[in-house]
Amino acid sequence: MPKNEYICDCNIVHQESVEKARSSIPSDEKLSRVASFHKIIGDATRCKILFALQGGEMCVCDLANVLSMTKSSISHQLAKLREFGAVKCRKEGKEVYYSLDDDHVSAVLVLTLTHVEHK
Amino acid sequence: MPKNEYICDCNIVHQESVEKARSSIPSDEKLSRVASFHKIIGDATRCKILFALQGGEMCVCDLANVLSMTKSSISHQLAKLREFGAVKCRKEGKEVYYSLDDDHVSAVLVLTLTHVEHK
DNA sequence: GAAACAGTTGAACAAGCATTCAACCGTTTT
DNA sequence: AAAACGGTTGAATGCTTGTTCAACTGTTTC
Repeated sequence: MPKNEYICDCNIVHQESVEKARSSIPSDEKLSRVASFHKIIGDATRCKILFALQGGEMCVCDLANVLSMTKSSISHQLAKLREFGAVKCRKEGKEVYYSLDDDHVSAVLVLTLTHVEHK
Repeated sequence: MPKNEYICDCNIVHQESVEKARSSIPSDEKLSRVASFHKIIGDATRCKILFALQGGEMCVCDLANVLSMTKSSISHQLAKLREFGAVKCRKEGKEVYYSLDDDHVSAVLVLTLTHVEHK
């Protein structure tokens, strides 16, 4: 019976599949970045913002109107999207214009939409 | 000045971009499904499970060993993945074998991984 | 310069969620 | 039949997180 050097509450049933899985799983750091990528899209409000911005840059007030939400709420989510690198912003007078920064995010978003539509 | 029939705490700045955005944003139902899709992947534990299952079906104990977690914790996450349709399961004696059910999920997962690696 | 407006920020609150714990079910083994 | 094992389940716990609220900054306008 193989020694189990990992913390869990049961024995290994199939040694080979465990070893195979262990070697094929990405490093914790890569895995965490993959999860973060999807986490940032995994919210209806942020999804909506990203779809809205695909038509071009928008200011916070316009986004608030489109989403029927407060400026504050939108601003908080935009900060998260910016921190992640999904959007960038540009100041002009009183307004701040946000636009998409990560092509990959919006590409995956569109891909998922078409998948959802054909089901 | 355009009437603002939506609930928010500010005026519309650019009427055209607001209308454009409104018409291009998917329906709430589609949007919620897109968000849900990413939400289910947007967790390190579930990500790890899905990557592990790409090598083939695995039972709960083996998954618990690979992830160094308890059976219970893994089982809870598997239930969510199953509810979403990402994995399916098969009973054989005492063991329950889980495997990937949604090709699109794992395809997007691999796509995201390669994106994360080339950065 | 004061009022009005666009936007940000931090604290507070509530809702959601991942893990733990203990009890439980079904199957196999002895 | 009882013990052992794989797995599930529900309640409880604590952490995370989205929204609200109020106060604030900076810019424009009157």
